[in-house]
Amino acid sequence: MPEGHTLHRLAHDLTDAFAGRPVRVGSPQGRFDAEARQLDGQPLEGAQAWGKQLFLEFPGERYIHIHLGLIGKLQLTPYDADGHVPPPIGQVRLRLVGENTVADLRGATACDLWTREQVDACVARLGPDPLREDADPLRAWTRISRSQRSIGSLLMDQTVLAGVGNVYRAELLFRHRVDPYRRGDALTRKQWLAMWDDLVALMHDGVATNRIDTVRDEHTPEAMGRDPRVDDHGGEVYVYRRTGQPCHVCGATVRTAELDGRNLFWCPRCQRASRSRAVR
DNA sequence: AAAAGATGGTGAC
DNA sequence: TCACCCTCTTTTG
Repeated sequence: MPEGHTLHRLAHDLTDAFAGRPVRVGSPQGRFDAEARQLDGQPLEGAQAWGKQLFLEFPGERYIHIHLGLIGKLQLTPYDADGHVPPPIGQVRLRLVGENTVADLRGATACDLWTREQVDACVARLGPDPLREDADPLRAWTRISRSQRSIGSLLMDQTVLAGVGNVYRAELLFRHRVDPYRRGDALTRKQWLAMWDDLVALMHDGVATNRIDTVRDEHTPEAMGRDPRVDDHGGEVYVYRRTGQPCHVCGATVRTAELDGRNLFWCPRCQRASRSRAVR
């Protein structure tokens, strides 16, 4: 689940469920126990996301920093106010118990107690986040337009752009008919700004629906009379994890290749390389 | 039943 | 470039 939209959604849901009231903070698994004790019983002041980083603010400028990584999950479960709190299942690194909601963190790459300075330093390293109002797309453009690296690689670099993951990368490039191997410095400013605007809209949609849907109206299963996607992601997409299947737009076979240790997906016809401007 | 793989990132080499 | 983190689902045997 965890691309930027997931973390912004969690920040919103955590604020709704816990902010302004005392929270029981614990670590059933034990790995976050010493830190949890320091915060137990204090009110959550709020939760915020920056790219894929999540920060839970407690009094005294103390922050729980969470990064879900590839497999981490932060699950919110409502429970009856008069009922009992459900027992933790599996390895729960962090558990927040509020008036009517339990939040369990499992499998995260990072769960740390940070100071304001640590939070600021982390945020300073991140590129603009399309889900933040004050984000400046030109900051990302400065990096992209000066880079000989492929745009496929740049989009996943969190210091260039914060919050995009493997699904949004593949889908954004498809929607703009850009070859993933096109060099950053071969993109036009106009192209990039169009991609940014699209990303802002797509990711806001992702926060609202808690999934990633990227197909335009004319390419939905209903519009095309095709079967809806069935897997654990659920979202309707053009190329992500559709290797070997026909492109929804042109029918060419969707391709995959490894890039920076991650799987890249694209349509070789819709996203045709623009001659010598690609790096492979 | 066991293995592989996944929406991510770090740190060692 | 690779091992690792650590969970859960899907695929393979």
